[in-house]
Amino acid sequence: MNLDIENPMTIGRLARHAGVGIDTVRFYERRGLLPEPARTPSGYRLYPRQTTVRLRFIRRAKALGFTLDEIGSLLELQDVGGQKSMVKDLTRSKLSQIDSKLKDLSRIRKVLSELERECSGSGDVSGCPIIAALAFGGNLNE
Amino acid sequence: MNLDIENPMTIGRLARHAGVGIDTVRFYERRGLLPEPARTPSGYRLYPRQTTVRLRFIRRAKALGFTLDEIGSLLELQDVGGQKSMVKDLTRSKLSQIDSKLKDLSRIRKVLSELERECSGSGDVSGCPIIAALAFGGNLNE
DNA sequence: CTTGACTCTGGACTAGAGTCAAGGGTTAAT
DNA sequence: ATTAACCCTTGACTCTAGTCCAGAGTCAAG
Repeated sequence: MNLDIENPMTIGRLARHAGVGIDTVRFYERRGLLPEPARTPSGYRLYPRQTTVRLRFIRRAKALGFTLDEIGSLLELQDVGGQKSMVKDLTRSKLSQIDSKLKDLSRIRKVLSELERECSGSGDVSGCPIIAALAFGGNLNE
Repeated sequence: MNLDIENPMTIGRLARHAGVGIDTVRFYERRGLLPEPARTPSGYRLYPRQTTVRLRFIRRAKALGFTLDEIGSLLELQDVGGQKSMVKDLTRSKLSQIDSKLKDLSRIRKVLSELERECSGSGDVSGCPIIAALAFGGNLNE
């Protein structure tokens, strides 16, 4: 155990293991998502194995739509042992953002697919219902 | 008729009428979405009334998710009398972008709402299923 | 001992759609 | 004649999440 200390990785290996770019790792460090790692005498960063877990955490959170700032909060809650309620609140607010995006997109989809259906697709653009809708408004409720 | 020529507007009035910012109008001009307008002897831009229609076109197209580049194409099709098929194609590709976004968001929504449901929301963060899912993967299929 | 792969820093650049500021000229009303 | 409200240009800045580069130092293998 404690491979962390006995088996540290340089930044390139870490990045490969976690599936991110080297620059991304350094960027996350600057952003405060990763703690400043130990260094070799010559200045190379040395990461404990644990760090891949943290990087994957970030990747997964990003895949769920959290911004890096939000991920920073989640990580901090994890690090300092925050309250579950904080995590849940963040999740709820992300859910409601997603719901509102879903609503927007569905509305747009409806309008657009209706217009698409109405457009014959042949002949020149005069009388094209899509162009007409854009030019003169109407059914697209903004 | 031909109020266009008889009753031109300065940029501020145009912007107010169309519901956009002055800088936005100039920005659209640079982007080629608006033709370069006539000028007064002192250099003020003078817009035909028609331009508000064009600006609203842009606003509506943006509201439907078209990028400025795409809007540029739509406007050009309108201007030079392109083919309906081109407009329809653009609309279809936008629709499929929207569909794929909807799919992504729905998947995310499912994962997130499940996690949210599973989290008791009380006590400290240890054992929080949301944090656990992020840290150790599992049900979130990337 | 040299070569190639790796790492370091600092800073610049990307996309997208604007927004703002500086420093000046113009117009309309008082 | 002055003031307020316009307008002009150029260029820089915003946000997000990186990505890329130059120039230099380091490490391991042959």
